[in-house]
Parts: sequence; structure tokens; C-alpha cells
Amino acid sequence: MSKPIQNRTRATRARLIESAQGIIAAKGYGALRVEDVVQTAGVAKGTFFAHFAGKDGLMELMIGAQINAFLDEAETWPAPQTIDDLVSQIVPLIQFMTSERYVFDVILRHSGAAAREEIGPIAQTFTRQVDVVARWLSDSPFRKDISGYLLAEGIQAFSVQAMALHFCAINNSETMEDRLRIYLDAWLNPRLAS
Amino acid sequence: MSKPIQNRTRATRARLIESAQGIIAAKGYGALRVEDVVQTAGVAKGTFFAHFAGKDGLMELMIGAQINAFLDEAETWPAPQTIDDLVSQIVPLIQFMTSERYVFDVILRHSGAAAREEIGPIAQTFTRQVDVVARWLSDSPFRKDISGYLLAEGIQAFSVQAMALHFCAINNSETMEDRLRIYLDAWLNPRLAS
DNA sequence: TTCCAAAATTGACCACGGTCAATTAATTTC
DNA sequence: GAAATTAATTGACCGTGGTCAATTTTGGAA
Repeated sequence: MSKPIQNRTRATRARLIESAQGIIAAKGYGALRVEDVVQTAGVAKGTFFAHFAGKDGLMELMIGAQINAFLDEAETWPAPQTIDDLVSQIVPLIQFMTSERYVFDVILRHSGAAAREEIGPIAQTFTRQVDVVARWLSDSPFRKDISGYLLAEGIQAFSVQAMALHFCAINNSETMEDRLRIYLDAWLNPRLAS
Repeated sequence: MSKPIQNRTRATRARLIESAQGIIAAKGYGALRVEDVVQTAGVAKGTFFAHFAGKDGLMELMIGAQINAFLDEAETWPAPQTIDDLVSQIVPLIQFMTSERYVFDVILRHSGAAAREEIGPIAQTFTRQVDVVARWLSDSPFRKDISGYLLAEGIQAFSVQAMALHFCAINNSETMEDRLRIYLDAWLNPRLAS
């Protein structure tokens, strides 16, 4: 599965992924059905499950790839010097993550949670995001009393919070972006010690 | 549904809930099957869905009730004066929330997310927890540069982060409690302004 | 008491993710 | 190149959540 031995295997897997990408592009992540994927790919249902760890496994790959694309770009950006800049640099990613309720659910379900031993694709991107943001922070004018790594973890926690509230009916008076700005200002620029 | 008109309705609903409670007590939340619930309750499957918004709706009620029980007790506790106290007062709740992977998933899925217009039971408990913790903080020696409400929201965000990492294979070197302590110390006791 | 409209209940049926023994294809051995 | 071995694929089948037209029960109007 991780190391296809036959060419046939790689070809089948590629067809399945291509098929899935087509369906997602056309109808969105939440509308993807395994039966549709295998039908478009021209294989039997069982083949799908021989290639991926279920529908969720495929989703991890697809969504994880998308998040990594965002992080690839984020990595090239300069260290943000203001909260506003930081928020602007995070927003594209969290906008993708909240583009569909289903996508956010999948991400949450796998964010800190490798199924078994090895860490899954989405959990990897969360680790990577902390690294990317920590690197930014090493060259940013925010609080220095704790490590950039810890700061980055906090940013992630607040991002998740902002995204979760975004889907809450009662909390739509502020935009996700505004809410995140408030959180991160409080987190990165504390005015006074206790 | 919200206002049972007939006694029969209330009785049926009570039997369904009782049945569900029995199954959960015996086998855990994740092992609950709707078919088992209706069989034990002695009603048809369709009846279940006439009484609850699906399996998830029932779970929201059951888990929400449990969380509320924890908050009932938490409300009677004094304002924590140290991070350790605060963590100790939060830990019982997050221990329940992480008692089963399935429970945590359900909670995440509904934490900030009312299905439609009205806010769901679990989302309500999240709002309530912020209130309870904010009240604690009004009488605690932590940072005062931001509102207790915002502080409480942050505590919630960090709690979720700690819980999520708890289920991650790669992150089990520290306990959930230790991780939370580190987060909350950084959040509530910033040493220096930027 | 009889009849009616609304409410509650039923259970056959569907959707969809997932399984696995059996079959077919590829690779290795001699 | 035939036989044996390993890998990939198949599709009938299952579990489980959810739907809905048909049926039964209920409370009240006449």
C-alpha cells in the first residue's frame, strides 16, 4: 500500500485519486461517495479499500495535500510584524479548513489523532503548521517569555476555536477573522503581567 | 418533540432514554446502536427518529447532561488561586470528555456547531463552561488586561488542544494535565509584555 | 357513542461505508 | 515455459443510520 510493488497497483491508485479529485472539484468533499469514485475509476469497491484506509483515509490524503499546499506558500512569506499581518497570513488556510462543514469535521477528527501508531497526513500538517508559525515568530515583535513553539501551538488552538465558533449559529456577529484577531492579540501581546 | 402533547409520548421518550442509559452504562457511548436502543425500549426504529434528531441528537442529550453535571459541581467550587488549582478544577471534565475517542469526536463535532438555528445541548455546555470559568477568574490572581470572558474562551481553546493532542500517538510523552498546565500558565501568567 | 382530525407509531426499505472468501493476474522458481 | 507462489482485484454481502407512506392511537367535537 505504501510501497506499490506492481505497476498495476500504482496505476489503479492513480485512477482512484484522479477520480476522487474530479468528484471533489465538481461536487465538493462532502458529496464524495466511494461508490462514485470506484465507478468513475472503473474498479470494484473492494479495490478502493485495498488502496486506502477507508473513505476517511482518502480524505486525509486529499485534504492533507491541500493544507500542505497552503503551508508551502506560507513558508515563503516573511515574518509578520503585526497581529494584522499574522492574521492575514493565517486566514487563507483557515478559510479552506472552513470551506465545508464536512472538511472541518474531518480535519478536527484527524488533527491530533493518528489512528494507530503512525501519525496521519492531517496531523502531520498540524505539526508542520506549528513549525512554520514558530519560525515566523522567531523574527516577530511579540512576547518572548515563552518559546515560539508554544506560541505557535497557542495560535493553532485559537485558530481552531475561531473556526469552531464560525459554525455556531449563535456566534456569527463577528467574523472568524475578527475573532481570531482578538484572540491572537491577547495571546501574543499581553499588556500586563498578573 | 420539545413539548410532548400526549403522555404516551413522554413515556416512550423516557423508555428510549432509559434504554440508552443502560446500554451506555454497560458498553460505553461508542458501542451504542440505535437498533439496540429501540429493541430494549420495545418500540420500532422509526419511533426513535421521531423523538430524537438521529443518533447524534441523542448523544448530544446524553453527553450534554453529563457535562452539565460536571459544571453543576464546578460552579460550587471557589475561585482557583493558582494555575495548579485551576487545572485540578478543569481536569475532571476533560477526563470525561476524553474517556472515549467517540465521546470526544461527538463533542468536537457539536461544540461550536448548532445543526441549524438553535444552539445544541453540547454547544450550550461550552457556552456555560466559559461563563463558569469567567466567574472563577473574576476572583483569581491572573492577568487582568483582558476580560474574564476572553480568558475563559482561551482556557477552553487550550483545553481542546490538550485533549486533541492526548489522542495523538506522537504526543504521549506528557500527560494531558501537564500539557494543559503549561498552556494555561503561558495564557494566564504572561511574564513580560512584548 | 360515534366519528374525525391530529399525533404517534410502525416496519419495510434505502444509502452508504466497509468486509472477505473467491478469482484472476503477475512474479518467481525450477 | 510450466508450475508454484504471491499480489491485486472482484462483487456479493453485511452493519448500521436514517426515511416515509401506511397504520394505529388518542383526544375531543357533534
